[in-house]
Amino acid sequence: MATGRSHRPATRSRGIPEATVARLPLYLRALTALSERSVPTVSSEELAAAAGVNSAKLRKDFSYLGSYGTRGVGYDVEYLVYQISRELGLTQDWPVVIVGIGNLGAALANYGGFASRGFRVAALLDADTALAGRLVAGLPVRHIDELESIVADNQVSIGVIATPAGAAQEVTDRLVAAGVTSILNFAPTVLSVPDGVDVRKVDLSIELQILAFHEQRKAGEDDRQEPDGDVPAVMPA
Amino acid sequence: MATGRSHRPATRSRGIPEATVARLPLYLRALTALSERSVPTVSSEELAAAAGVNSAKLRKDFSYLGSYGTRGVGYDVEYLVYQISRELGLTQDWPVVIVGIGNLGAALANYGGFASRGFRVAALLDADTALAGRLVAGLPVRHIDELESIVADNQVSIGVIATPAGAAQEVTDRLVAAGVTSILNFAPTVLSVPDGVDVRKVDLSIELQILAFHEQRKAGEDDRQEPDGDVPAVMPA
DNA sequence: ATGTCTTTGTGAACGCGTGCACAAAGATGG
DNA sequence: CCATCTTTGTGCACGCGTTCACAAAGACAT
Ligand SMILES: NC(=O)c1ccc[n+]([C@@H]2O[C@H](COP(=O)([O-])OP(=O)(O)OC[C@H]3O[C@@H](n4cnc5c(N)ncnc54)[C@H](O)[C@@H]3O)[C@@H](O)[C@H]2O)c1
Ligand SMILES: NC(=O)c1ccc[n+]([C@@H]2O[C@H](COP(=O)([O-])OP(=O)(O)OC[C@H]3O[C@@H](n4cnc5c(N)ncnc54)[C@H](O)[C@@H]3O)[C@@H](O)[C@H]2O)c1
Repeated sequence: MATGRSHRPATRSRGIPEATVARLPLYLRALTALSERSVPTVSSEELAAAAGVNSAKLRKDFSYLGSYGTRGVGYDVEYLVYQISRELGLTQDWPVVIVGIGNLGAALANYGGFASRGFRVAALLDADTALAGRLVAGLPVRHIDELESIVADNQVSIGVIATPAGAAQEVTDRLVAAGVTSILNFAPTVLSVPDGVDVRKVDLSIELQILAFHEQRKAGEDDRQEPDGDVPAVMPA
Repeated sequence: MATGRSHRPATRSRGIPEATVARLPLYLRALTALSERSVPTVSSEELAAAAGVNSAKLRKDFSYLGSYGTRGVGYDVEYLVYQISRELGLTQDWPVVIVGIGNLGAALANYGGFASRGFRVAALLDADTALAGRLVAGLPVRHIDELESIVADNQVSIGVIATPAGAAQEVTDRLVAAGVTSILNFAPTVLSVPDGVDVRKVDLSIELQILAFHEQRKAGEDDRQEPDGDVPAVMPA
């Protein structure tokens, strides 16, 4: 920034593009790997390759955080790890509850990548009374009725939903009412939440269908023989 | 649209925006639910609400598929289900292999949403010989060395990776060499693949970090007290 | 100190995606 | 057959994200 460069960017943290935010964890992962190998500095070109993005995009992304690079040298790995961690809010602990401890919920509870980045599993919740008390990943499964008190006592602001789709909205409503303002949803449903609550979804089925679309296209490129006549008799009114 | 409308859109399937493709599964899910309730037609407004998108966006999305609606009435549910299914390539069967049958892999194998949409689990693969032969979701776990023959024999074109990050690239290379051209990656690593191979990733850790970013911002809105002085002595060279 | 060489930070152009707003299509009722 | 009313399909404008390309910053050697 040539014109009027201030020492403290202060309120620049506002206005980081969403697309950039989504890439910061990617950079952070690559930087952490470099850090573990004691690499002191890295160029935008190298880091971009490691993160699988365009180097100009990476530099622009970092420019939103401030001028943390040194021309002719690159970026200081440790410093950048710290800056990105701080920007993402990973320098503090985030208590998380997982609701629905079935196949997926149990796998999530066992996932090591949780704790590694400031996320702490505060509790595992399930409606099934037969599960109550059973240990999963070293934590006892608690009954869903304890949701409200657990969220309040642990100041949980992030909830993970791994219940069947039919229960997801109800669980969401309870989480939100209890004070949770961020939800990661694994159930294949659209959740409605009030303003101020963020929802992100992970949907295996959707990802596969997108892959299938492109796969079909690839197959169609070569042998262009449409199976025609397959069209059902139903036509739009 | 009005000018020269042909009966068979034929090669219009080319040129569907990626953003639209990503939403088609969402529409399909909502439509399937309507179909099960025997709802004959639905307006763009209603369907958009069910899918959680803007109605104009939905209409534009459908316009890429063709003119399947009736003005004044809406869309024929059954017909639209068929058209979207066909567009996504779900009218055919997609054999899929899952590699890495640990916590997550087992959960994926047990996932019902797999088979429900034309995806068939052709095999479960793992490097752990102790797992070989054990039944998971009714299927025996096969040893990773069978990968090549299984992919070839079943004409598998989609692979799901649920191994530790360290093994993901190696597994990818073997899958690609064997003929797989679409990969869904659950391991937290950037995969490199040759042109013509699609990779989509699902990364819990990234999703949580994005939520944490917004969560931190929300918290900062009210009590704006930056913990300053927290900055480490490390400065960029 | 000066020159060279590397690499950042960003201006600018472009393309994609989104959403408004409305004309036209077509159903429905008289 | 005509009028009215609903809802689609899309032209258009706008904003965001991506990428190129390059001036300038700064390291490093002499
Ligand atoms: N398993 C997967 O790989 C996978 C993949 C993608 C999506 N999903 C989705 O994730 C969700 C969970 O999948 P799963 O395979 O673990 O299912 P599951 O049936 O094994 O587990 C669901 C758990 O949720 C609990 N539950 C039900 N209603 C509840 C409620 N109201 N409150 C709290 N807990 C409740 C059940 O007791 C059960 O333990 C489903 O919506 C599924 O579609 C799963
Ligand atoms: N568990 C989760 O909820 C979760 C969430 C997000 C991401 N992930 C990621 O998914 C992956 C799997 O997680 P997990 O919890 O199931 O781990 P896990 O250790 O339980 O399972 C990994 C499995 O992969 C097998 N494996 C190792 N090397 C292999 C190879 N070269 N070829 C074939 N199989 C091999 C192992 O034998 C093991 O069975 C990890 O990369 C993890 O980071 C897991």
